[in-house]
Amino acid sequence: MSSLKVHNSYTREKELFTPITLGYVGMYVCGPTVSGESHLGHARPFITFDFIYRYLMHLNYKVRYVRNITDAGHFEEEGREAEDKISKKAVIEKLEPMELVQKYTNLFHWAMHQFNNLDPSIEPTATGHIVEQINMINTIIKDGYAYEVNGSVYFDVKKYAEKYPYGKLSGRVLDDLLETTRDLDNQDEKHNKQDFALWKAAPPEHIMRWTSPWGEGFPGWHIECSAMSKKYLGDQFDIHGGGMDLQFPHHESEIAQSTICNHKIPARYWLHNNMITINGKKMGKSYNNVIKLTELFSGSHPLLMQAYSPMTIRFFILQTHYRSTLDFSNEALQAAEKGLKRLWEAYQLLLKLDFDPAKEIDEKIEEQFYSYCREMDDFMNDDFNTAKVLANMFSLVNYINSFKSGALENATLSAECFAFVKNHFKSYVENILGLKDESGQEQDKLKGVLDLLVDIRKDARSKKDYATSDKIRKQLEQLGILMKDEKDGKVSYSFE
RNA sequence: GGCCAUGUGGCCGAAUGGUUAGGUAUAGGUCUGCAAAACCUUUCAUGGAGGUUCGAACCCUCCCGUGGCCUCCA
Repeated sequence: MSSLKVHNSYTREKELFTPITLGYVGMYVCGPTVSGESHLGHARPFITFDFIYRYLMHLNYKVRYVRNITDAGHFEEEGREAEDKISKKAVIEKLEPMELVQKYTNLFHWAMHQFNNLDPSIEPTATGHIVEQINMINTIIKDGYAYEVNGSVYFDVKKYAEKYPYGKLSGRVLDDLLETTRDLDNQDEKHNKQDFALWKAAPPEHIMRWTSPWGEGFPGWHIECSAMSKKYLGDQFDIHGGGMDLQFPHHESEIAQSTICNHKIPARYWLHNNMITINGKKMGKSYNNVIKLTELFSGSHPLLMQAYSPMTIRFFILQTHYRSTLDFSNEALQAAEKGLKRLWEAYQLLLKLDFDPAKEIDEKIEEQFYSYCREMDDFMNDDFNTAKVLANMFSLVNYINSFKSGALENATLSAECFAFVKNHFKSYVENILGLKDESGQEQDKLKGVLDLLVDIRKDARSKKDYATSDKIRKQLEQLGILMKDEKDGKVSYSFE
């Protein structure tokens, strides 16, 4: 079997993955800023790093997955004044800042569970780690790579770049940055334009504030990730993940801060997922083109022709490689919805299939099953190519369905092969890709009622009373229950 | 303006030198009282122009288009 290779943004190459400690993986992923509701764009990194987390565990690594909650506001420098994102919104909604943070944190957790994302091992909050951040800033100041001005502390990028490769991750050249950095407010405090804030002095109206050696203020955006990853994963850990848009300045700054504090680059492998676009444009708050997750699940958004379930979204994301952009459209999501349904129903059928002594074992097909399954491991090992994994699954879906009715009706597989394939499918569909049954409502009582209706309909049909049989089927269809007459005279139903 | 990506069928997307995956859609067929599902078959693509090569979606050059980052951003 092949070994896991991952595309490392830091080197821009696909590299063999070797953890620092044999058998253990430390992974840090930038989490949400809980100042608002999550949207479709946010779903991508969390689903991406969820299947990466799941696959690493599948490879028997013991993984510590740390994903932060950014609940301390950062400045919003769109207009004139630097304002705290969270405190500003809190005034609007007349809520306590932490009340707002709690609300959106809860909503975020709810959405993550809808997507069947596993909880991270640790989910630290920025506000819970102010002390660690202050300590880290102190270390950087002592080492001479940061300076204080009017109660704010800035990182000296120019000095850092003399000794370290600043810009390597994001492909920046410092001189270019000097020329292209725009004029922003409060820039006059900085020695150089490309310096970034470690700590910001809080203006009087700022609600979220903490006492620090430099006066009352709040932490800069980048320092929280450095402080929390160090605390829970150590000076250097294996994987740092996040969206591509975080490469610069966020991750570049993290590298600079941590390198000064810990004398080494914080993570060995930097993984970045690409964006979800809508009409070719990145979905983002600043573009005013976001579709919130709650809107997506309920279909209540002018751009949506219908509601899309969390698993449809998950499948949609899995169908493309995580480093490619993914364009949203109703057409694309409807295609994903149908594809997922076919995959899931074939998977359920597979679980019911077994070696049939009355039929002949088809060795050629058996070999196909084995090779398609084994290939899936190679695909995942090749930088998590879930798109190819799914392609193989659909090749097997055809075979599986053909056992029921079609070319393979008179064929069977050995008991060993069936066991292997069932096990493999279960492991991939449920454990690695993280898909789950959404029909859910198939409770026993409902099942009993449906069986009764199937019975009544059968009687009607035997009497050629098609008016009654069609009435039953039609009305059930309106309720979202499809009744299907099988070739062998049996009747099956599925939920839309 | 700088840096970096990218352009594959109706739509969403795999694939980095050797029969252009897969999903969905379209068309026809099998099955069926009809329908659905399923299966089989089928139509449709590598932005443009050169170059390298026996051979290019893939490598090189130029052009055109789009996007991302440079500022909060998944």
